[in-house]
Amino acid sequence: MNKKIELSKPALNRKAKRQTKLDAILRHAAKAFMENGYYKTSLDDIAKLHNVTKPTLYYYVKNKEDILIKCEDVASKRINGLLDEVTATDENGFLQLKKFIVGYVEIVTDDIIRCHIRHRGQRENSDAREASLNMHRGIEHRVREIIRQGVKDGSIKSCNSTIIAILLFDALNGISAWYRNEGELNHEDLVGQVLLLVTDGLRK
Amino acid sequence: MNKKIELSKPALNRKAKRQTKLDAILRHAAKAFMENGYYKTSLDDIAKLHNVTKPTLYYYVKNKEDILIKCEDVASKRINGLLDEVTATDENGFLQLKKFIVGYVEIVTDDIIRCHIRHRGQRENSDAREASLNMHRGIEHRVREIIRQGVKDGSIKSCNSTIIAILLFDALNGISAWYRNEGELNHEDLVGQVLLLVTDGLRK
DNA sequence: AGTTTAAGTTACTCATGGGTAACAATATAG
DNA sequence: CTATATTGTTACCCATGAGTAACTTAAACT
Repeated sequence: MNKKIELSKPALNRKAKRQTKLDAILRHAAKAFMENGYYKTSLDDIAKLHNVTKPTLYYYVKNKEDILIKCEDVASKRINGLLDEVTATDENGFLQLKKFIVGYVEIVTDDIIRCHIRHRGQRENSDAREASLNMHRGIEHRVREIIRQGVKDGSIKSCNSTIIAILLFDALNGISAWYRNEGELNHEDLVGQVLLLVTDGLRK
Repeated sequence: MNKKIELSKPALNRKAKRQTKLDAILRHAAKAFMENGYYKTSLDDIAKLHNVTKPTLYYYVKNKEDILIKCEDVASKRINGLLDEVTATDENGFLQLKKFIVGYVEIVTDDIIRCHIRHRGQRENSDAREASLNMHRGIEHRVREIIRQGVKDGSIKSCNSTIIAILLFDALNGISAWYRNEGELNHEDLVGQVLLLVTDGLRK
C-alpha cells in the first residue's frame, strides 16, 4: 500500500506537469496571437516565449492549428459553464440574460478566450471549421433560448431573438479586442454601460 | 478646338480606365480576403480573379498591404461622407445617431468596407498602422460627439459616450462579418432590430 | 508613318516558416 | 543499477508566396 502510493504519485505528477505545460503554451500562444495575429506569429516565436525549441511544441500540440482548436476547447467549456450556471436558476429570462452578460464580460478578458474569439472561423481544416461553427452555433442557440424565454415570461420585449442574440455577441465579443483589465477603465463601469445599452437603450 | 477635344478624350479615357481597373482589383481582392482571409489569399489568387498575372497587379498597387490601405481609403471616405450627411442637419443627437446607424448598416455590406473592417489593425508597416488607427479614432470621435450632443440636448440618456460609441461600433461592425444582402433576412428587419436594441433596450 | 508610354507576360530570387528525422539528456520503473 | 519511456535538442527539408528583372505587345500622340 505504501509502495502503491509512492509509485502512483510520480505518475500523477507527470500527467499534471504535462497539463500545466500545455496550459502555459496555450497561454503564451494565445497572448502572442492576440498581439501580433496568428499568421505573424511563428511557432519559433511561441517556443521562445516558453524557453523551448520549436520541435518541443509538437510534443504538446499536433500542429499550429491545433493550438487554436485547443483554445477553442477551453473557451467552449468556460462559456458553456457560464450558461449552465445562468440557466440553472429559475429566474426570468431577462435576469438570466443579464447574468450571462455580466459573466461574459468577465470571461472575455482572458487571453485564451480572446484568442478564440478573434481567430474562430480561421480554421484551415474543413472538419475543424465545421466543428468550430457547430460549437459556436450551440452557444448562440442557448442565448437565443434565454431571450425567447424572456419574451415568453414577459421580462423581455418582443423581438427577433436570433438577430438580437447575434448583435449582443457582436458587441460583447468586440470588447475582447480592445478591453484591457489593467487600464484606467474599470470593469464595473464597462458592465454598467453594456447593461445600460442593452436593457434600456439610449433614447431618453 | 475640335482637335483639342479629340486629343484629350483618349487621355481621360485612359485615366478613367485605369481607375476602373484599380476599383475592380480592389473589389476582387476584398471579396477574396473576406472569403479566405488576408494571409490565405495570395496575389496570384487575386490576379487570377482579374484574369491577369501577378506582376500586373504591381502596376496598380504598391504591394499586398497597399490593397488594404486603398480599401481603407474607400471605407474612410464613405463613412465620413455618411457622417457629413448626418451631422449637416440640425436634428437632435438621437435622431442623428439613428440616421447614422441606418446608413452604416447599409454601408457595411459592401465588400470593400467589410474587408476594411475585418482587416484594420493588421497593418504590418508601423506608419500605416498608425494612420489606420488615427482614421478610425477620427470616426469614433465623430460618433462620440453625436452622442454627447444628444445627451446635452436631452434626446439621449446620460451615459459614457466613449464606451457606448465603441459598443455600438462593435455591434455594427460585427454585422459585416455575417450579413449577406442576398440572404433571407432582409435589410429592414435587421435595421429594425438594431434600432430596437439600441434605442429602447430589451427590458420590458 | 514611327516613336513613346502604358499594360502585361515569363521566368526568376529569396525569405519565411511549418513540419520532420535523428540524435541527446533526463527522469522513472523494476 | 540498468532498461525504458519522457522531454528535449540540432540540423535539416520543402512548399509557399511576396516581390523583381527583363522582355513583349498594344495603344496613343505628333
